[in-house]
Amino acid sequence: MANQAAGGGHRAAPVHTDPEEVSVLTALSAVSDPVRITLIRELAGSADWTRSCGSFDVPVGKAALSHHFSVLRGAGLVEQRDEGPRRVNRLRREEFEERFPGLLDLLLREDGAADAE
Amino acid sequence: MANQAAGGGHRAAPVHTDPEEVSVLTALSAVSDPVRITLIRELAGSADWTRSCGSFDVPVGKAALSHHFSVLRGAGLVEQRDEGPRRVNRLRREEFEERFPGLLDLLLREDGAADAE
DNA sequence: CCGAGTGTTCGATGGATATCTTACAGTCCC
DNA sequence: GGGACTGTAAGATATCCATCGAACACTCGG
Repeated sequence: MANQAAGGGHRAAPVHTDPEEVSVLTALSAVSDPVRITLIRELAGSADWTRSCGSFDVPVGKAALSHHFSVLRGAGLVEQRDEGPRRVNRLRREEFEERFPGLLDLLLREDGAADAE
Repeated sequence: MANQAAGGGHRAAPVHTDPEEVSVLTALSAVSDPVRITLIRELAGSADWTRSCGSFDVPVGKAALSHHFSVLRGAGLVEQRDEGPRRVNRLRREEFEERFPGLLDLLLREDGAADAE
């Protein structure tokens, strides 16, 4: 009875945003973060629905991680589904590609300049 | 005698960064700002070397504007040249496009979702 | 039912950065 | 030379946002 009140608990079904209604600024901001870039890359290297949130190799705690996934959902980049006690992910490749052509490729194709070298 | 010391003065020739040595993260960060997006769009709508820094319609003071141009230079997006008392700009379309294919188009093509509407 | 495992929410903190104000350095024109 | 104009530099402030710690919610297996 009456969930969603105080505290937390993750069974409220993740809120998703369709890439179609995401602004360029939102998309770019979502993608301008080292941790999130890593998440996207690892996600791209795995089959859909095979990676739970905790399975990523990033140097942040659960709370921050949860936040990052929330941002990714809000940008229409990631879809989540509850599977037993864990939340599994899927990169919305095609949908996102259609809304922001080439953007995902940029992130995945990375090769050059490492920032400060 | 001896310029570049304290204070300011803008005749030290702007420092440019080649798009080729810009990291994806730097590029994306540079482009994740409303003011800078506006600058890029206005710049794209004008011929090369026809726009001085002060000629853009953005709601910030000179100092902030100067900062934004510095960021854009650092991302290899804009080239500047001193022309008399003013500093004129040019969007490095092709160079940037080659390093980050599609990114510029994304910014210019903007049509959909306005963020908060 | 209890404990381990997973992930979310809240509140607080810290760091990055966008902004302003003030001061300064050039260029041009009278 | 003096002034108007353009832009940069430096310092202070403000705001945003990534992060953490703790508390909680939910699932699953004994």
